[in-house]
Amino acid sequence: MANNKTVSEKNPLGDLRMTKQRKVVYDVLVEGAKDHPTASEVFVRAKELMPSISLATVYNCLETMTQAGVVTQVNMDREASRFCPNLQPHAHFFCSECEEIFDVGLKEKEAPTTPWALPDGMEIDQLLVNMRGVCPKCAAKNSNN
Amino acid sequence: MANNKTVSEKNPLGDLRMTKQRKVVYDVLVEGAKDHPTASEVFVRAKELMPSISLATVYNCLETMTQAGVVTQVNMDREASRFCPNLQPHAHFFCSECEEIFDVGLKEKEAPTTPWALPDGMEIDQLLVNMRGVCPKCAAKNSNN
DNA sequence: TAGCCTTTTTAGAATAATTCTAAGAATAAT
DNA sequence: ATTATTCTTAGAATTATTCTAAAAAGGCTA
Repeated sequence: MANNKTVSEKNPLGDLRMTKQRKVVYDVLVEGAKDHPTASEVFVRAKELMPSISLATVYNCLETMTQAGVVTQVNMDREASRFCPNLQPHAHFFCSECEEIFDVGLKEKEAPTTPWALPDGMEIDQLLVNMRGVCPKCAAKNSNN
Repeated sequence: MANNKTVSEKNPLGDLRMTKQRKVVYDVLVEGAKDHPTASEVFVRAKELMPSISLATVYNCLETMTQAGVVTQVNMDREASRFCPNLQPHAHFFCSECEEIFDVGLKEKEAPTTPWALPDGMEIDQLLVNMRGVCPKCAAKNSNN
């Protein structure tokens, strides 16, 4: 893909306005970069920075940013969506014990579709990988007991 | 008293009863093996075979069978869960144009985790892959226009 | 077979995340 | 400045799913 230094270089939302509310929501996400909050959790944190913000706005902002490709929406089962500002291609791992979500990156030189037998002509726009299991920390804790 | 074959040999639900309702729900799924119906869609089809069946029962049956590992629950974004009786490891592909869901199998000798840089000690119990894009049929249709 | 216990089904109420609505506020365009 | 567009907001509405409590079905033992 060619160099696309456009408006997006200045404003990660491209044509969309970077409003105060959107900034707050984005800041909340970046701040807690590792912890994948739900919309309601974002709402609680955003209220600390801007008490007047509403839940609907948080939903709007998250949706806008997801569309704009600035944040990623993580859906595990049918639980509340979670959001993260990690733009690198990555999978999400949910630990069944500590119930935390971890990002898992790609190995060097690997494409996420590698193992899959894609039919000829199938065009992939998006690939979403959710894993579930026990994280290293919890696994270690278990074997110590 | 002692049966020479284990229950699970006869009954894919193991210890759980294969009730009339469960049979109907399972049959509906196997029949439409390729089309990944939602619970409501299963309900509509099940009613044709057993008019007295209730939606709650369909949900119960689907849950039971998912637990038993006889069917797979497919969650795309936050849309209604879909169900399929394909037990082979496979990914799900959603075509943004015809809005159908396709199963995508693994290449020979590939593991679904291959491309991912899993931290040492991380135990994977389940891996879920959802793709989104344009299916070969729709892609072909587009280039003909 | 009767009696008892557990599992399953059922209709309808309840829940919870998300989206919608409509009006007002903020920003941009003319 | 005026107008047009985009955003925000509170609260209502939606929707898939789960819960509840009672009735029915199925299995087990005597």
